[in-house]
Amino acid sequence: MKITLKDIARELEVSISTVSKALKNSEEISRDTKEKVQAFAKLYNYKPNNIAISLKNKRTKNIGVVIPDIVHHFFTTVIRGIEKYANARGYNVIVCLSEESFDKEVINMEMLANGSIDGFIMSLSSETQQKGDYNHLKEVTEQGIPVVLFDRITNEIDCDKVIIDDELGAYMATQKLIEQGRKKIALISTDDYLSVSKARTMGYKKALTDSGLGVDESRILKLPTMEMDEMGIKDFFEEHPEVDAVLCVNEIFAVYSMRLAQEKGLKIPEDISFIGFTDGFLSKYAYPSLTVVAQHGEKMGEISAQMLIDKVEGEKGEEETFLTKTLEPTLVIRDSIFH
Amino acid sequence: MKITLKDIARELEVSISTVSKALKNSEEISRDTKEKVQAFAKLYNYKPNNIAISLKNKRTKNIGVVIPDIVHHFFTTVIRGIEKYANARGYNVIVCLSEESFDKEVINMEMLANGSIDGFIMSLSSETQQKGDYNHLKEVTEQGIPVVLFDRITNEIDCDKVIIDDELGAYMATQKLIEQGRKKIALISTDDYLSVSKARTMGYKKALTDSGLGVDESRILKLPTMEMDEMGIKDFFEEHPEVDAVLCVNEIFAVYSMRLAQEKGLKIPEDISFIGFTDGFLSKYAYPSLTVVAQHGEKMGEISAQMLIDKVEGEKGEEETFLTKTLEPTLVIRDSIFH
DNA sequence: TTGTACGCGTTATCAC
DNA sequence: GTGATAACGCGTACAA
Repeated sequence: MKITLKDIARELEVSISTVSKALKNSEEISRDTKEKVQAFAKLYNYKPNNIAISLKNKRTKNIGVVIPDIVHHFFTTVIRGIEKYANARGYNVIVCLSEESFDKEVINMEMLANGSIDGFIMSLSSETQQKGDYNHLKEVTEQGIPVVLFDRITNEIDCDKVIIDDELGAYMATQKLIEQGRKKIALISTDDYLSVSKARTMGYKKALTDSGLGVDESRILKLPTMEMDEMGIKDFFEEHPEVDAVLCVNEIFAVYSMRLAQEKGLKIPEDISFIGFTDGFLSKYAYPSLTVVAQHGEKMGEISAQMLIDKVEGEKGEEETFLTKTLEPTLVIRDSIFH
Repeated sequence: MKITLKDIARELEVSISTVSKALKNSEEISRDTKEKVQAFAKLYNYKPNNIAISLKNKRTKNIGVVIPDIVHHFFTTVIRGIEKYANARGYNVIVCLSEESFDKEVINMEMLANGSIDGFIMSLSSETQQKGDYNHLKEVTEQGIPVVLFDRITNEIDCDKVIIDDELGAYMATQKLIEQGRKKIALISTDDYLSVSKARTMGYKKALTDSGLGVDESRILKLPTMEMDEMGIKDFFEEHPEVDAVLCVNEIFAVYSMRLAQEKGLKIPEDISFIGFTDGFLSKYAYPSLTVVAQHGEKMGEISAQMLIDKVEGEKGEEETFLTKTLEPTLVIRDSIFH
């Protein structure tokens, strides 16, 4: 089924190394032998065994991607960016899901760290960020395996990082709402231990402070991470009928909130405006369509892959310098606000 | 950084094979030596190199997943199902995207078929189904690499397959609309060369015929695959103001169509009903929420992974028998139809 | 021009 | 109880 150099050598009654060289068109081998070998190899569809090459080169040409979730649009686009770029440079992508669990994150990394991959691209699970335990990352980097963190990062690990300026994104969005005359702007977020939620909350507060509106803490709703416990949103709106604009840290909260508002007879954006994060299908096809802070996931994936592969292929001699690349968020204006 | 058996052997001044056995708690080795070796291994965090083991065992414990697209919800859930199941059995998942391109599909498979994986799980790209060229699949199966096809399959390849009964799904959906008194039911589909679109179209027609309503071909709109060329939909509705219900082969077409209807002042479901395929975020959070034929992607992924791994780990001796597993679709009733 | 020998890291068999 | 050897598939420095 699977033909090897040895098979060819036996069949053609030459040595293995002759076959190897012939297939590489080496000058050392006679035209005659080369033709014979190459023809035979082609006929039997010989392809070198990747595993053997990996063992020899100590390079697998695989990169490990560990993310909390694959169903959400943002991570999906990041994977796409990684895959495209990595493939173009001859790398395969092994995807592991932590499902927001610390233990799974650890297990996945250990599974891959034993030679299966040349480096990691990852975004931390919420549980990991909550615990603040990054020993599994430390072990990996100490083994000399390059790591690139994106989106959900930590400062406790020295490695390359790619993020968008979440604080700026929230700031821009909030400012936009203020410009349009909104004065009672709510924030629907998740727990602060998520690095991104924290940054977004800061941007929101900063915009309110800078504009002189001031922060009303009661207008900030924090929901348990990604549990999509949307019940909380309904109660929140009951208690805050005065709210005239809402910033949400993801598109699901935003679209769900819009529906609640509409069911209460409110007009969007006349009575109340909405802005979310993540420029996915939901935002685009919601009714009304949702204005969002675009996170440029695909670009983020590409850059992460590039940083990782550059490091993997770089000279080991170079002294280690770690970069944090920050992408600019973009406001995508749609019908959930005035324009 | 990365410690090997050889390193331990050198350091402890024993042979490599002694170390290997000691770490496996072999009875042949003295308690003394075992303790020494195990302590040392633990201290330096020894882990066997997966690549070397793969080379020896001719088993990589990796499975290759080749899909047309990762952004769409259905494929995303399938991956999740595969990943969960595969991980539980100690396998990693290498994801490759064909982006609906025949060439990319071929390249990806060749890349993985040279020893990187133990088997494939895949769904065909639209271009592949259009061309009807399955030689890359034939080559792989002839090499003895197990393949499981899911969702977008072909009968030209002998391998395990997992699908949902698309015809039945469309039939159930159409029948539901008929039961509710709808008489002018449109279908928005993609080109027939996609196996799933074809099956769904058949189910739609069958339901109309069985009920005596009859098929009006002009009420069937076929859009170029996945191009999301939604312009076509607008024109279609202009030309068919009589339509009182619409079945769409995906949730994007359905949600987009609902918006067009609403913009024309139609009430859903009073004036017009909608049913889509794929039970994703869009359907759930659309306004009104969309009734869909659920495809059970996660289950499909699990089953695919199970079939593949069973085959991979099965005795080579067994005579080959290939199964096609058909899952039952489910109608998820939401506000876009009466209930 | 061709072939031998070694190494990548591991395991299994066989010899001491 | 321990160790030497071969093998997985490949590439390459060196020898013939």
